Amino acid sequence: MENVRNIFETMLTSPVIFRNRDVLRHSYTPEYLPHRKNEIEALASILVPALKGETPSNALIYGKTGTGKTATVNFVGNQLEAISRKMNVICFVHYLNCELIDTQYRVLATLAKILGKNVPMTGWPTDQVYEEVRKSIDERNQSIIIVLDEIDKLVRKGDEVLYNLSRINSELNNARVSIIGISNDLKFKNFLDPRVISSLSEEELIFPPYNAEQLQDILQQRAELAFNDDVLDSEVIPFCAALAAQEHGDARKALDLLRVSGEIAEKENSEFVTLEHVRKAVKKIEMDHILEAVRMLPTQNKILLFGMVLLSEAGFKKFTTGEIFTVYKSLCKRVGVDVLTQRRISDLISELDMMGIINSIIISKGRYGRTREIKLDVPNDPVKEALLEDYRLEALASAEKNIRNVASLDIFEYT
DNA sequence: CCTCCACCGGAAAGCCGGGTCA
DNA sequence: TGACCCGGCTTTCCGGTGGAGG
Repeated sequence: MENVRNIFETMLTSPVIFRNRDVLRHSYTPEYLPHRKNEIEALASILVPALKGETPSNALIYGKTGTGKTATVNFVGNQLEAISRKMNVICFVHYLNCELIDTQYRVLATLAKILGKNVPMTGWPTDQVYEEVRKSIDERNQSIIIVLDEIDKLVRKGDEVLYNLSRINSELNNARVSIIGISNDLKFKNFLDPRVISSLSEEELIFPPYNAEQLQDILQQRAELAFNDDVLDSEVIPFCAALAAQEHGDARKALDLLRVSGEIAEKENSEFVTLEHVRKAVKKIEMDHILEAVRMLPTQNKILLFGMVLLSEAGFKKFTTGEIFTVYKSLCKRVGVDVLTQRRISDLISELDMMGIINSIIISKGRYGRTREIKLDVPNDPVKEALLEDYRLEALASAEKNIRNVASLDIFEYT
């Protein structure tokens, strides 16, 4: 009977690490934000005029990733909307992420949609959409706060939207609009028209990175909600906090680390999350980043890297520019792709080196010349798998054996 | 001590897709 | 619409070089 147990039953009865893992995700806004009291108060005091029927100043918020900018704005925004309902004041906070909504038209169309207007996501003249937005905002006496997250992404494609939005108030009779821009790039103002800068940055807030202690508090708070009681080893949180503090005090990274550690413990059917799990999580996250980077590589770089994986699989711990170049050439022919010059490949090798995928040093073999000595810095199998996901490299999956012979021949001739 | 290998890496120019402006 | 420009990628050309072998 044991072996016919429902598979889900088995999984559900194994030790449970998480109570609610979503608490550790980026999208979650906690009920209170540790160590952001000053920032919350500053932002609230900027926005409080909205409740009195006045226009709040526009504001710009700066800070590196994972310093709680978005969470703070969401938090204050929610509180503002809540209190406005109680006070019978009409006040809305609308959040737009400019990474996804990155053109003037999309911003306006999305705003129109939020405001209940039916505007197609493409097709209308921009000023008509703007007019639509303006009208629907001005329909009643209300305060609208527009949050533009990652505003620097928007600015890259021209600052017209910002210019239009920042002067919208002068065309409104009943309503009031203010804009809050969030950016992790301090220099993004350089791309802006001075008039836009002065109107947009009436107020500025800077979010400093968290230190290890503060990160620890944040993790502690979330861990209580995310994990079941007593499943975390006592050193786990301080360790995660310390690791993340080393890397610019990024709370997002710290939370990722904690979540992945928990997931690894869960997968191993462990009752507890230990330091060992955290160490594995560090490796896993690192590996995931590298694989992601590999997937994003241009085709030429992929072929080159594939050649390196083959050499490495064939037992060559290290190899030279010339060797990898001959392998690369034959791979190109197999795939039907133009062969780049050795000069160019030399640069591509440097790029892979910078990314930390390979390790290359320049050595001199005296009589036998001066070259780079290259070794792969990552495990073969996962990288190879990631490379073969690219349909353009399809031909290489089966050609492997042939290539290996070619490679061996050339290299044996050499040494 | 000199040679000479096998490549390094800077400079400059060509090519190409995309965007701008009159 | 065509002339023009821009930036990224690539090629061409070439002077430079650490050290094993002679």
